[in-house]
Amino acid sequence: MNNQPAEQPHTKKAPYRKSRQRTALLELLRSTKTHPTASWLYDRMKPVFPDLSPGTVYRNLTILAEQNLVRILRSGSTFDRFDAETGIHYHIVCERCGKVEDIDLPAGHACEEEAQRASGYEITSHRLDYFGICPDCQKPGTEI
Amino acid sequence: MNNQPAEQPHTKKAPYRKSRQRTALLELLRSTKTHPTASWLYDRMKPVFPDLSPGTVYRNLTILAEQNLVRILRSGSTFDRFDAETGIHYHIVCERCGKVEDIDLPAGHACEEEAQRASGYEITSHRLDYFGICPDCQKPGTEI
DNA sequence: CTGGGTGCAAAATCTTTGCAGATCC
DNA sequence: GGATCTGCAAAGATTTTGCACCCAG
Repeated sequence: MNNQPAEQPHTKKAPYRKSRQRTALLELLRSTKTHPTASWLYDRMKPVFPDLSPGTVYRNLTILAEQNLVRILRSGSTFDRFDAETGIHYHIVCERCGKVEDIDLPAGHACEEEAQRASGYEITSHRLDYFGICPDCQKPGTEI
Repeated sequence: MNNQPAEQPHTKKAPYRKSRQRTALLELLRSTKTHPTASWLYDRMKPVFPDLSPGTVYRNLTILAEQNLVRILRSGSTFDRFDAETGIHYHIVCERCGKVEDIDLPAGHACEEEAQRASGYEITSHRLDYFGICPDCQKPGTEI
């Protein structure tokens, strides 16, 4: 009668299996610093897995996020971007071309304490995004 | 032969007219601090404007955003939230119930200079979101 | 074997758009 | 009047899900 450890209070789900698709997806995501969209990932994987479906990409991105191997970004677009760098770091978004880059600024969890005091929340993370025009888009002749 | 001032270089579009719907929308948004979703706004306006359509809500939110009277937030959900407080301030998102609140922390544009130096971007704004569990959701018995 | 993973296709969500008519200036 | 705004409805874009088969452990 349910002698198993049932479920660790905080570990909702664990028995992830391995799959070539998910492995490839994570590798692909780790190989780039461009914070790709789901469809970019899909397009790049499709030649390798001709039968790949978008559903699989999304399901695996969700799983990787649950495993904290991937972070989901929503930086102003109507669609998601994904990041395999899960350490704390900040982003800068170009408002003209939509590019999302890492920004080289000191980042840490220190500020979360103050936020915790100010809000009463039990804070788990934070994120900081800058918005502006990237050097490429600043060049004349690049207007929309 | 096009003698008019044509278009001010940076003013894409101007001749906004007035409409009862848009006025009501902005008032509604200003009357709350909950950073509502489009559908929440729609539901609240529907009784007053029985023929209201979602398209009108979205079109007006877009226009208000162009006028800088409203800010569009995308804080972790797949859908947008809207904020009529356009001055700089930061948010805190409850990861359990999805609520988005303002957080009372010093905020300013000072840090943008450093980001500008670090990135080469021409920075226009930034945003800082904290994520955690709100006091309500911390209460026992509130688990999902 | 068994349950997670995949492909396929349909559905669900949220948002945008074309069009004809009402409205503001 | 003429352009903007609205309602309606259809289309878009992105993401999720049900189902049957496949594959890892």
